Amino acid sequence: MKPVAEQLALIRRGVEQIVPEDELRQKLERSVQTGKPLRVKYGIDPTGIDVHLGHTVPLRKLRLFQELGHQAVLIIGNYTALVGDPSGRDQTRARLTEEQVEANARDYLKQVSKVIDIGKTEVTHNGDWFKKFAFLDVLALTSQITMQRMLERDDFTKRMKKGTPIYLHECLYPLMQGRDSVEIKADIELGGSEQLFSLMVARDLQRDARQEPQVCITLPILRGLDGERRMGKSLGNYIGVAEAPFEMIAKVMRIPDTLLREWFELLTDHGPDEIDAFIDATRTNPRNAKLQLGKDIVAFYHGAAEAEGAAAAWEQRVAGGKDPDDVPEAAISATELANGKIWICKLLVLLGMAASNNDARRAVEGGSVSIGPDRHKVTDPKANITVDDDLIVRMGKQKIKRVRVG
RNA sequence: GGGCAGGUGGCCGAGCGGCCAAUGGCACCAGACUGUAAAUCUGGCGAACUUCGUUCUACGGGGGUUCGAAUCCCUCCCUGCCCA
Repeated sequence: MKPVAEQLALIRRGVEQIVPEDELRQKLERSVQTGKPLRVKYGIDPTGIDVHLGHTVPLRKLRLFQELGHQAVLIIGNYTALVGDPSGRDQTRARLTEEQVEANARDYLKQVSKVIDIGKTEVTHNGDWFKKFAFLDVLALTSQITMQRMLERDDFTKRMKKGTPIYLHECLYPLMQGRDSVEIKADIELGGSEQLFSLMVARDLQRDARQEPQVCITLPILRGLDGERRMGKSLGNYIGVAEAPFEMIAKVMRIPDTLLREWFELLTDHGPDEIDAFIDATRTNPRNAKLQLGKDIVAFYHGAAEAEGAAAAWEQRVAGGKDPDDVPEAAISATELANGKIWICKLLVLLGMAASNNDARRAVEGGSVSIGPDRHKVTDPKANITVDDDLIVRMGKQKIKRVRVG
């Protein structure tokens, strides 16, 4: 096991808060002395199915703990998911059924294993204990916290002010999460920065159960592609861990410059000095730093070779403005043609590039459609164009097809 | 349980009997400019239809008044505030 100072330095990297930090040091010291790994808890609610880079921030920290020889404990919140975490929310989450939660949980594990070593992870469902919870247990749990403390929370305060509803069951969430820590005897719990309240509740519950309280480590909330709001599925500003290399890199290249450092810190293993070097060396053209970032991220999920390939493809297609080597083909029937010609809108629909004639019409009028090797722009929505085999049709910057007349 | 205020397009928010598919802002898509960054400008943005037009579907749900309703009436559901 690495010396305490070294472990601490790595743990501190890119975290928001460690409370209390001296307790973390003590725990680490004891762990080094006794050789006993710390139990590091991270809980997820299987409410959606797309794990994105935002989720990987705490997951990567969990992975670090694994690398340092500690025991990762992943809690699948199949019961807490039934409640819905109010943290950082300005409205109540929709509740899910048990079946949905189960299906999501399986899917989650698969995706999460791209980041952490799932084989060395203790995976527990909190339904295991909450299923057996009797009403008396609920009373005991809820009597450990006051209404005042609950309402103190920033997110609840905001909702009170705005007049959006806060349901009683939402107040149960932090208590349940805290109870999880008691059940698994957590030494450390990781969470997003908006989770601090819930993480702290666990300390009280643990004390009450005569356990040593956990240390809470919060991680920054990753901002999404827009550079403003948190990365989230519903905001449509995310990169999923299951996405293809080219998609990933194309999205990374599109983030605002102001996001560069933050993403480097939270999504790659580079140390602060290295990151400075990347950003400095490429100051005149932050594009290159972004490309580095993109390659790092793709390499993490798809391997170094794929990362290089994706970067090269991006250079060619996007920066170079050339068509990719492998333009996807789409066949259309010769019977659709009249004298070798076809209405442009119909063609776009047949190629699957537009959802409807209307959609196609709008694209054409908007000037985003071009055809052929010389990128001839089609702007007349009534145009009938001559179609040959191998004709290349482009719509916007992403959609491109090679026509096969069959 | 009582009183009051509300529920409008992805969100915020106007409209309060016909000129409303519904002002405006944000978000989003596309184009120009760039480093597919930012900023800026332009166009689009309920749906379908070869569209200077036509036809559907929409203003919490249902019903009604009217030639005509997002706008008026009834009823139900939902939310907030105040009182109990």
